[in-house]
Amino acid sequence: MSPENKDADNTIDYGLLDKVVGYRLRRAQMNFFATFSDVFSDLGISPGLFAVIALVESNPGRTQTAIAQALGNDRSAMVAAVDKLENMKIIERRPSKSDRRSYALYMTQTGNDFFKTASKRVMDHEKEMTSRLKDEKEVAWLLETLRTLSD
Amino acid sequence: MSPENKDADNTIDYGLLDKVVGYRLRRAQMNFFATFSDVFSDLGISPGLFAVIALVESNPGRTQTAIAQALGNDRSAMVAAVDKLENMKIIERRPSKSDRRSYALYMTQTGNDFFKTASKRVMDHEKEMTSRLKDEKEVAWLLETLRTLSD
DNA sequence: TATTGTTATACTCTATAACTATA
DNA sequence: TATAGTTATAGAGTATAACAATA
Repeated sequence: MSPENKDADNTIDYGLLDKVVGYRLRRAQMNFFATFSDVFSDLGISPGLFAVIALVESNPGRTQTAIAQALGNDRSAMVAAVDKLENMKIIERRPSKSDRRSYALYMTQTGNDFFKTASKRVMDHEKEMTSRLKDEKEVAWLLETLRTLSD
Repeated sequence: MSPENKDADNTIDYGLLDKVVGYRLRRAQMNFFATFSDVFSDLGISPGLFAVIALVESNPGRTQTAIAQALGNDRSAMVAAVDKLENMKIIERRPSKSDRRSYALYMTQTGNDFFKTASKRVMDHEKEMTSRLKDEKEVAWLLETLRTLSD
């Protein structure tokens, strides 16, 4: 195709955008979250809620604020999240023994079962998405690179 | 530290989450967008608006719907975006010659100047963020990997 | 019948400020 | 004074449905 016809065809030149890590990060994340939401629609949780569950599972007894900070969220956003997960019997608030202002968050037995099911689903989803990459070493490299860019 | 004290300290174990590409993508993107927004606060545009400008610059004459589709957005969301960029005299709507239902989008001269300034700012931001990586080859590899994960 | 731009609408996510009870 | 949880609220961002004009 001649350059003169460039404006008239229906292909798009992403130009600068294609070289911008910030933009490519966004597109990759959009794709992950869209398919993630499909995979999880029957379980009734979003990617954000799964993150809360995963952190409580690995860190039982932490306060809402501690979990929020670890996820980079505001503590006010945790209220509705914990309310929902408590209604689903996945996690529970227990009064902190050392500080009567705060609650400690724990998994329920139902929550442990749910987490087992959900994390298997997450890892299957991960495997499917990263199957386009060369090998496990490349996935590990990507994870390390993304961690480096997150600080 | 002994494992028994794990619950009591203030470090967080990210557990499974640290191995999940979807989560690490989100954290990296949050970091990029937060600093991007700082860098761009004086120019009055968001990352999303910059993407629209960049695409119009590389593809003058496209319709709103074509730009929206290329960005993965709904066309209804383009109305406010184009309204704003037109008010800022950055891009302009011109009646399409071949289809009276649609507008073709073009850069203004002001828009070209703006884009030059803005894209320099974006690339500086990119350079600062990716300076933590080993070299340019690693950045290129990351971009290619992210593209692979976006389809 | 289908598509473009548009409007209205709603829903999620996120952030801010203020309140209370504790520390 | 400062902090934890909460509430109310407001602002993005995003998606859906419907409409008029046009294809």
